[in-house]
Amino acid sequence: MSETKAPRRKARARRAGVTMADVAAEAGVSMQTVSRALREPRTVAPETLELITAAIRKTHYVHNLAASVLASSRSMTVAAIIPTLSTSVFAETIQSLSDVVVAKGYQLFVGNTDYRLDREEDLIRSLLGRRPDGLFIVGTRHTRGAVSLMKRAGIPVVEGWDLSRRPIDRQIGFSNTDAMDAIVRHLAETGRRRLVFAGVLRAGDSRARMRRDGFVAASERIWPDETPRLVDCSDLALTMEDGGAVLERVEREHPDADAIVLSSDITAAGVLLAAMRRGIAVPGRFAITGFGDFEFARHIIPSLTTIAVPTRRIGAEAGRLLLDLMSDAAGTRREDGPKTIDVGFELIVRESG
Amino acid sequence: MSETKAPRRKARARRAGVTMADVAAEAGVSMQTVSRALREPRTVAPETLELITAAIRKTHYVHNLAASVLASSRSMTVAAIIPTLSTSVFAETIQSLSDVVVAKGYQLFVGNTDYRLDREEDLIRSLLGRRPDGLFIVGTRHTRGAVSLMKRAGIPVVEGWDLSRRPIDRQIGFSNTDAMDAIVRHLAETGRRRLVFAGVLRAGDSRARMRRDGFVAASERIWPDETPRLVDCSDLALTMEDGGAVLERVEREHPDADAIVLSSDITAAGVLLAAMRRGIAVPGRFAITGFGDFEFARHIIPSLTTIAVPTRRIGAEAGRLLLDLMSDAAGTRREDGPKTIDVGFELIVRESG
DNA sequence: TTTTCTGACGTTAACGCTATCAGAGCCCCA
DNA sequence: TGGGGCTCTGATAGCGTTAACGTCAGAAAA
Repeated sequence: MSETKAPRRKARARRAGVTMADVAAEAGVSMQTVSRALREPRTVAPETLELITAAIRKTHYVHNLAASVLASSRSMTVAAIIPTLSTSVFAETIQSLSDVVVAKGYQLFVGNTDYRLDREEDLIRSLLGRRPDGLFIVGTRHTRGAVSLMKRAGIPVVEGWDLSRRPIDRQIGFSNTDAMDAIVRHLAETGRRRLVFAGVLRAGDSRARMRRDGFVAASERIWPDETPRLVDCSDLALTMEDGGAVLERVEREHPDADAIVLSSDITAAGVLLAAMRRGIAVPGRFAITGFGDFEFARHIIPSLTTIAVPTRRIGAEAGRLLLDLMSDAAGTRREDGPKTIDVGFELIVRESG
Repeated sequence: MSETKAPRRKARARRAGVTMADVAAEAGVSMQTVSRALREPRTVAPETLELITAAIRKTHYVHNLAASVLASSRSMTVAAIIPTLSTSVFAETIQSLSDVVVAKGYQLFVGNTDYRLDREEDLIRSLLGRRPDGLFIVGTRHTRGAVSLMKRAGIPVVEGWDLSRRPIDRQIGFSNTDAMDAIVRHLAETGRRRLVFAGVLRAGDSRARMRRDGFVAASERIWPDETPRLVDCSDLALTMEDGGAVLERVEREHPDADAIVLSSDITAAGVLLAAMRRGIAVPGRFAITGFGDFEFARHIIPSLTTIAVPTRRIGAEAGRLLLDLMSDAAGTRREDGPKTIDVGFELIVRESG
């Protein structure tokens, strides 16, 4: 046993250890052929493919995608950034996005900002570190650094939910302002005069703020002589529970109100149910409107007037858009196709107002 | 300009292009120092760190984690497998898991099976391809191949939500059977005699099936002479909408029923609200019970008797467990600590029964 | 028969980073 | 004053895969 002939032992700690080389040896082919069998099975002969498949089974090989990413500079990965998964609308958007891209072999990285703009930039940076082939992000308001990161990443970026004047790349969403305008108009048309906006506005939730702004703009247009009634609920949580507190504030600050406009179905349901519990007639005493058309909105008693938002469609369309853009060879990014897709919204008039 | 001295141009197409070498050159240090600055900032001198930070800013460098994974065989990634993100409970579990592991620098890969066991194995394989450092998976029922994959992966695996006799590695959850037993006992103690189980059972949802089994077992124990009343709702969707259909079936098939037991708050709320709409007294005519203690359960009128499940705690504990296990040097996996964490459940008695 | 083409596979050289070891400079204490 | 231990930095050798190109046999075309 000569020293020189001893197999070089790796000093480095190894994790599991079956590599493509092992599979290749087992199947009696080169690594490249194994690689081809994995990525383009049609380019290897059927018998060879069989050999390789058997070898993979026997060795329990699992393709190391990290190495694959490095060598091919394609990660087959899409990154998605949302405020939180806890809100069902975003979870649904992500689910739809996932359905679409997973069908084409992509995997999904999700990151959530918890509505904190300052976290977003770090999150984007660390997600981009994985070299995703595409990026989906909820919202169109970002820090300068975040925008710069996304623009320089060299991958398609789709912003969702909001619409802004200058999207980074593509955007898909609807106008929160217009939606609130539709609500206010509807209330005015059904005889309401003293509307109160009492939406819970979380710091960092620019969509909710746009709804408030939409409320103010519409109110000022319809009732130019009045100051729009706003109740500050920024200290409250976006829960049904806090709907009771919202109701109390409205009654205290605007005892003459005849409609309560919320920025989410959650709060709206909370207000509505609190009102029912306390024997306040809805829509007799107040009209109540929500936002989002959550599942319970049509079922609670009285059912909730609200804005239906195509959450799933946003995710699905974003996925399709990304697939489309990712399929183009890098550098050959087609600049055709609309920059903006407006998926619209729908005013759903129900019993509550 | 001699031919031999010309810099070797890469024939290969390059994506973006700023590498650590560029940063190192800009900062006038070696790549290794840049690497250290990124992963262990405390081990480089403050002035050097400053130089490197400036160089990173100037070059707009984004750390390539794919290469990092390959070189270090740590991906700083956790994979999570759930049935679907569309159900808020799983979204919440994932959110909590994410909160815990992201705080320690990990990123989350999510994959969903859509309640299809056959997809699970492929999903696991492709997620393992990313070489995650840990894996969280909802459920304890898996195919043989899936189990084999997870066992061979050489990483900590936490199964969540269910409890099984033989976990793959660690498990955290509660007994669905016991929870249903608690509901049946409660109904019996409050004078109900003719309970009907009408839960919507999706194929692949073993948890819902366990609840039905729990119902059957408890009923047979309490009323040994009777056949447990089951209404088949396997063709219905798990939506509030279909609660109306559930109610009709119960009334048709078991007109003498005095309690309707559901396997989800969603259906329960649907049944309850359909009953209210039709003027059927709850809990006068029927008691109605749900499962999950969703947000609306305590707010709808009448409020819903249900089982509270610590969704968030499951995610958070799973995250902590994974962090714990991942921090141990590979190979040095400690085998101490409990294999099973039972997070329990709570029967919440409200107005509906 | 020679040439061209095609399909199937192999060889080589990266991809961009980090583990490891080694070395340089510095301070401290016997 | 000479080590012994620090702290900080650099050179080297991979990590496991794939792109690009090369080879080679056999079919098709000339």
